[in-house]
Amino acid sequence: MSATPAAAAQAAGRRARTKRHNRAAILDAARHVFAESGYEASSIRDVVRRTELAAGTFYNYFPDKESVLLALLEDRTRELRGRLRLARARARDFEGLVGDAYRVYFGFLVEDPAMAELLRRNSGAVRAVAGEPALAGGVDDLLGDLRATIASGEVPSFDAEYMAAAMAGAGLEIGVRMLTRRPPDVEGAARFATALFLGGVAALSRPAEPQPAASA
Amino acid sequence: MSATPAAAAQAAGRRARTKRHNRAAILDAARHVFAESGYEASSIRDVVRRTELAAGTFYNYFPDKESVLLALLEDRTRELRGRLRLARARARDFEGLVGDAYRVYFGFLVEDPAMAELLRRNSGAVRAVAGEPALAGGVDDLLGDLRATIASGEVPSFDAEYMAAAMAGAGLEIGVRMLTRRPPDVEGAARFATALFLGGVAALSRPAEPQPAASA
DNA sequence: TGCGAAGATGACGCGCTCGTCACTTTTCTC
DNA sequence: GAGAAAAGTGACGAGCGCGTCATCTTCGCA
Repeated sequence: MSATPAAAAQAAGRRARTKRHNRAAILDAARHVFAESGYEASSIRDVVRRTELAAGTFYNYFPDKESVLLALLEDRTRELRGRLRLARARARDFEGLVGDAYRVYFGFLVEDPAMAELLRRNSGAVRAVAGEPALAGGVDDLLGDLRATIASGEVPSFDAEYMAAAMAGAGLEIGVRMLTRRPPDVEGAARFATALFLGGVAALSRPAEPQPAASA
Repeated sequence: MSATPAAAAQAAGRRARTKRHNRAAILDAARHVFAESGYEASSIRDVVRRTELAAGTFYNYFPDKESVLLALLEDRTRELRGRLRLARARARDFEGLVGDAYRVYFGFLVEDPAMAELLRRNSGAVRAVAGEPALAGGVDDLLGDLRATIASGEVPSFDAEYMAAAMAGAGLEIGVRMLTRRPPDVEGAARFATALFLGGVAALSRPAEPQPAASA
């Protein structure tokens, strides 16, 4: 009975299975520890202690703490970026693009609050380790979309870099506030952010009023 | 000649003068160390080493590392909040309010890039130590202003908490991008942010969709 | 069933920071 | 100028995390 194909397939490579399991256990422990105590304040030992493993075993999987954070971000943001890509492909216009992106992003935060907390608490470390892109899970993609949208003529020109920064920064903060509300209202937060930035884009394209004071 | 009133006043209390000087030296060193290496990764020793002082002397001025960060934030944000208050009092309408606030804020970042870097790198630690308010130097004031403006009827209702979060988050990120440009264009960044949010407010008040009711 | 290899274990030595404290130097007061 | 108080100094012991490594356990395979 130990030889059914399914059991064989699952058991196949007990070594490999344990390896996968241990790696996942370390990542899971790290996610919670980093979220609770902060990345910098957490030691490798803190992570290992949340695990059935011994200290030395950690080094069979990761060379240092930074690698764990990096792997964590890669694992978790791969799906987020995938979903964002999907939403982007589906969007028919700029409004749909922005709205779906925020919906996906806020939904992701609600699904994995530990990850959200980790991002919030350790945005500095995340930036340092992964560079800007990973922070909100695809700010660079966003910037590309904005530039493409401008180039297509659907929307008049504006400073795409500032806009991407504003959308990412506002998204992060709005997301934090959203998570404190019971229940977290993904749709409401997404609508708020979308209306805000669509209106903002419209206003920025309406150059109109020369500013009074200033240098001129 | 050692007895002119000015000289006397300045020299008066050599003890007190050294005390002020040492405290300032510690704070200045901490500002740079925290900005360069990150708050969590920096040790008290790292700060002291940037100083002419001995390790033990530190404890005559601050009980621990956290107190230094707190004092640093208080010292530096006192003036920022003062300036923001001034701008707020001067502003005749909502547009002026938002615009001046961003001008003051971005100007502050340009004046003290080390502080800006510190805020950027250690926003998590700053939040933990000082709570939300100090992050952008008065987000709570901003929230109060938004609520007051809504109450005055100058602007239709919107979710003030989300709006304050969005303005703060976007401001932080736009500020970061602004500092990377040569030369940093305070006025341009302020105009961008102002137009963005004025347009956003207008769009949010022009709701096709029902807004989630803000509870009073 | 038994052997060789992959992997797990946890104690060890090192380096670093912490907060303290006995001692020295500087400043204030009379 | 002398004595006292205040402030500065840096060495010290305790504690902790790091990465390693000799040893033991488990797995894979014949």
